Amino acid sequence: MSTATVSRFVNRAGPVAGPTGKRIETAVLALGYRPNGIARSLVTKTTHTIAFLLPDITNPFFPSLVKGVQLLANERSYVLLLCSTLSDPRKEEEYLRLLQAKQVDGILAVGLVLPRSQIERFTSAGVPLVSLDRDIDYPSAPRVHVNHRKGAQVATQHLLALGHRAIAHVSGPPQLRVSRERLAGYEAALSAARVRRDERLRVTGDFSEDGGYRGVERLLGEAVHFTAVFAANDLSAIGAIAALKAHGRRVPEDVSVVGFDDIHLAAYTSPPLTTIHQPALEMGRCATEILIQAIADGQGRPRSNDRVFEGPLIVRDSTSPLGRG
Amino acid sequence: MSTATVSRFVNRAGPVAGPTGKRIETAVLALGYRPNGIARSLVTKTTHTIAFLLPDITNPFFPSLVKGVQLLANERSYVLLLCSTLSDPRKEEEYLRLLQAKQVDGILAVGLVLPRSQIERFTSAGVPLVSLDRDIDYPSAPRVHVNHRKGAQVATQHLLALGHRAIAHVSGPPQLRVSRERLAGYEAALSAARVRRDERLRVTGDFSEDGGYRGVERLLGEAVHFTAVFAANDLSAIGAIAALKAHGRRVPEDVSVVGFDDIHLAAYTSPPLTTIHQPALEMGRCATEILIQAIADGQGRPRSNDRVFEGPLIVRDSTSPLGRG
DNA sequence: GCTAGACCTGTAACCGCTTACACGTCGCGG
DNA sequence: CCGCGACGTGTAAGCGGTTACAGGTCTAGC
Repeated sequence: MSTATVSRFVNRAGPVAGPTGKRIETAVLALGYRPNGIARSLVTKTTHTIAFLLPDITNPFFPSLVKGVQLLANERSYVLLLCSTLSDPRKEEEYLRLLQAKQVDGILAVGLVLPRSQIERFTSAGVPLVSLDRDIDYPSAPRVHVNHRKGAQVATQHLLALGHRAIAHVSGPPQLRVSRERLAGYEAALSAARVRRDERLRVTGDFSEDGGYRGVERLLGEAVHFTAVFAANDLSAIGAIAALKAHGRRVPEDVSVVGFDDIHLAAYTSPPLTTIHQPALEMGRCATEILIQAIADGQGRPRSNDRVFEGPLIVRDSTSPLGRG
Repeated sequence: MSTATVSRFVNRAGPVAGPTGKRIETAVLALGYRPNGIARSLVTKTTHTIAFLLPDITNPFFPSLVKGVQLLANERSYVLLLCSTLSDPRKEEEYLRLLQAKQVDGILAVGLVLPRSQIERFTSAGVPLVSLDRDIDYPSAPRVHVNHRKGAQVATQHLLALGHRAIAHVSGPPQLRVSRERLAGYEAALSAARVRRDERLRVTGDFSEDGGYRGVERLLGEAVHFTAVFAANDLSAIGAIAALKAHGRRVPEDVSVVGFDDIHLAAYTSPPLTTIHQPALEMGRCATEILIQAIADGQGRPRSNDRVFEGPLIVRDSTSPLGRG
């Protein structure tokens, strides 16, 4: 019973006769033998590990993404390394270095801020990379995300259809492409409806409740009239609603609010939030599928099959026709 | 310039003369050399990796825990393997097997459902294990968690102090120890205040919004009188509030609600939620600190230094004195 | 009965690193 | 001037697997 035979047996690689197999089995049981994956990885040059880089797991949209990723990863018996970058380029680089050392098989990333040249230094080592939800500065990576622009447009159209004309927008961080795309969708809808654009109705937030809260307070403070707000994400929307209520405005009677993401809690806010649904689980699965495919294909450069999801509008109770208040 | 010298240089282990160091440095840069952590791990028998097993990353309380863990882990240059068990014992076992193969240095777990004997089979391989937030069936693992019983008691006392006597409780899954402890705290507070216990006021939820929603609906349907509800966690509380509103009850004017956890969004619900704060970040850090210490100590059996945090009451707007409605 | 080939199994090299140890060089004190 | 220790560096043996290849046994075909 040589190590070679045992190896063949446990990996079902190469022929092993019945009786020998039995003997190995009993020995394995008796000794509590567990193959050492590290040693195996050293020779196979594959760790069955993928890394997921994201800004901050605390943003309630991301855990759903993670869950989707994990579901598929586990089906394929991959394991997930979670890396919170806090959008700090130094941390990102540190992580990439670490991941390379750990020989991860592939990388999933939402919104790296690192410049292309830096990213390339790592992908050139042959590790496939796919971007999820937010863009990264590395065009040849496949992307999977919703159509941010279209979603924002649909959200805004919903408000327009309800008769609103004075529609404010609390944006995300301006440096993020998503923010700009959602803003663009908002503006596209407005101009399609021939609503004159009013810079005072655009406040910049940061995708946080607090950002939404302060954004609406600013709006309120400037005494600019508005009957609806499209927030760039649900967190902002929730903050916006809190601010509106704190200042005596009723939602949706006085002002309608729509968000973006459809985080799990959106259905349970008061009022339940009208929002654009992002199919986070499926997106996570999809990105992982593409990544694992790229790993199997071998060459670090995955064929760039982007995948863009539609973000349907979910109408709940935070929006109502203009003037119903 | 032998491999040995290079190894000594990059690990700062053993003496390397200045000029040699310089030569190595330039060579490293020129070749883009990155040490292979797998090979290193094979000989050092340490991977600088810890695993975090939790039921479901989608529960908004857990990401904060994860963040705390990750913060400290990164400071100590450990890396985090995330494992969602969905509270499925088969998945848990599969994961443990996998983690053993991957030679993780330590394991953090919140609420394994696996029986002790199974857990032991893995820890006996010398991998330290610490339990976080929820108990596991493995007494010798250090635990870090809040005082669930005390927190629940404080929450209930708050309602009592506001004059409430008919206080309902939406519990968590009965099979979880946390649920039972929070329930015990609730009952302790009631009996200390000489409030007669009423079984009809206790409904069992499952720590989800939906559980809270249905729990309150059941309460409402049975036409049992209550003026306050203590929900076993914030998610339940949010569901409870949604149900109350859906049935025309105002919060807090008609019924007060208090939760448990103080998830980030608790401050932004309508009304903002009165709740027991769990210092998730610190708890995560603390557990990780203990785990890494145990890893450093070498023997798989960490000295069992449990750490229990206090969960202070955060009073917001979901509770008000009885009869103010 | 002999041999080709199928079928198992063992031998040994190797994955890329760490590390005990051997070795050579040097400076110093006696 | 010699010997010794300190200091740098190289050699080589693993770490625990995988896998190419060699070899041994057995069956079947001639």
